[in-house]
Amino acid sequence: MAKKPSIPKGTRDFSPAEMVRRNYIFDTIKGVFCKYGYMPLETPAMENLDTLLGKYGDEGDKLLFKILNSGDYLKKADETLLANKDSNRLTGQISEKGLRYDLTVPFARFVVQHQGELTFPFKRYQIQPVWRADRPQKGRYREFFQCDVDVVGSNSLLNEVELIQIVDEVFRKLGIRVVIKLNNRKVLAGIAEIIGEATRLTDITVAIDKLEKIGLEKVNAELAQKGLSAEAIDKLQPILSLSGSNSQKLEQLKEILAGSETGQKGIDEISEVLDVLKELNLATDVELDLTLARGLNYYTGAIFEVKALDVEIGSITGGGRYDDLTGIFGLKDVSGVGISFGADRIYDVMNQLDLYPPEVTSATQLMFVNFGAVEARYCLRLAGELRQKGLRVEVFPDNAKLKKQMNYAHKKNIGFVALVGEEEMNKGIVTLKDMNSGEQRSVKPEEIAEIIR
RNA sequence: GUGAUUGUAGCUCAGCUGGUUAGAGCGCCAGAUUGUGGCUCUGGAGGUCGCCGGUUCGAAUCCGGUCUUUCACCCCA
Repeated sequence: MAKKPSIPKGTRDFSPAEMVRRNYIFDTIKGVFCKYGYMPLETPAMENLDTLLGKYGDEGDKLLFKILNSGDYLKKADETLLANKDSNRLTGQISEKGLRYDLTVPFARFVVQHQGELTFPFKRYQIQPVWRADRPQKGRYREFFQCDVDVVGSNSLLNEVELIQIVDEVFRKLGIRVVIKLNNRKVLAGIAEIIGEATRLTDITVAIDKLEKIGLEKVNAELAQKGLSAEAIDKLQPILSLSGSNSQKLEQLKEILAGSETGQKGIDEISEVLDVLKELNLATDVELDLTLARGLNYYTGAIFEVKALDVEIGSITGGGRYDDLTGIFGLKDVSGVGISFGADRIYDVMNQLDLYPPEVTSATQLMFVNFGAVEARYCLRLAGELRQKGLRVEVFPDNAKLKKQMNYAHKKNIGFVALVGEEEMNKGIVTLKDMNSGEQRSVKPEEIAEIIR
């Protein structure tokens, strides 16, 4: 056998059967975005490297896929760097483009670049693949789809509320039971302040974000290892173990963070969002979770995450507010808030729970058997008429053995097969076979649509 | 980037401490059944055992490298 063709590590093909399911998810999500006034946006798969570099931290820079310059790209490279095999510094000379790492930074770039043409608040959604040179593992790929919805140019907390409504509606439509976890970076900053480690906010958030996964002991160990004082870790304990209803948690927090202005601001924001939500009768529970931190450093206010209740898979949607995302591209004071639906994980959840409505997976409704050139032309006309009535119809292209044609219909899960040979043509009828029951009968062409529907 | 793990027919996998011609199930093709799929039976095609090198009289089997799969860590969706 010849060498088997393959695809790069961490990438996937999507078969027709998978695509109809994925499209169902995307269409459902798009439909909801649309209802709230968000418009579609697409940006190029590749961006200039300087747009991408430095936006995701050192770790992120390493995970960027870089694109080699065209032509004789080594010609311009520095001899010394080449001789020393200094890949890091050489990269800048032989590559100036990279594949996008997420949709948020290209979006920020777009907003800055087109600020004159946009009307604010600007609401867009974007569903496109992104690439990361990570090592693939369970549920993690090198090419995967993000499904972002953001609004920039408005500080109102109503945007946070709206995004939560969208989450609620999307998952209700898809039939996935979820819980929305809510927190606020200002609260986390307040906590860091109160325990006397204001400058260690990132280390603290990264560590407590793991609480659910690795447990309190290990989180404390990690905090100690990062250099937090025992006293600070001690002060943190009651906060990590806060329990009760949202309002009970908020009450306790208010006391704990009494000394922190930022912290108070965060509490106010959370309270307001929860307050407005109360009147909206969401199907989904919104839970204040102080251990929700999310790694991304650019979040400054609300942060949220959505977890499936019936499947162990981690978060399937997440996001937050970022006050200065466009600042890195020179546009100050444009606040935004957005969330990203994890399409691949949602797909996994949908599959595991088998939540697709039956019409999603059905394709062709009726197939005409091909008995030869003359019969096929006759069938083509009938098929055309049925398609006009909105039926999904195909005519088998080859005059193959009937067994093969029937088998094709069977494998493709086609509901009905029409047999039209010389005899049927002369009589002006078709023999219609129901592939599920095996029954067949002679009917007039104009009756077909009625029977199949 | 670190540490493991996997690779044998289209697919899922057997193949012992190295020893003739590498097997099974499913799928595929053909026939039983010339205008009838699914079920059954019969027959057939299909593999330089991921790739490169080494050890050996002899390698799917042992060793090294490389790619790939899966998993954990880091980080993240």
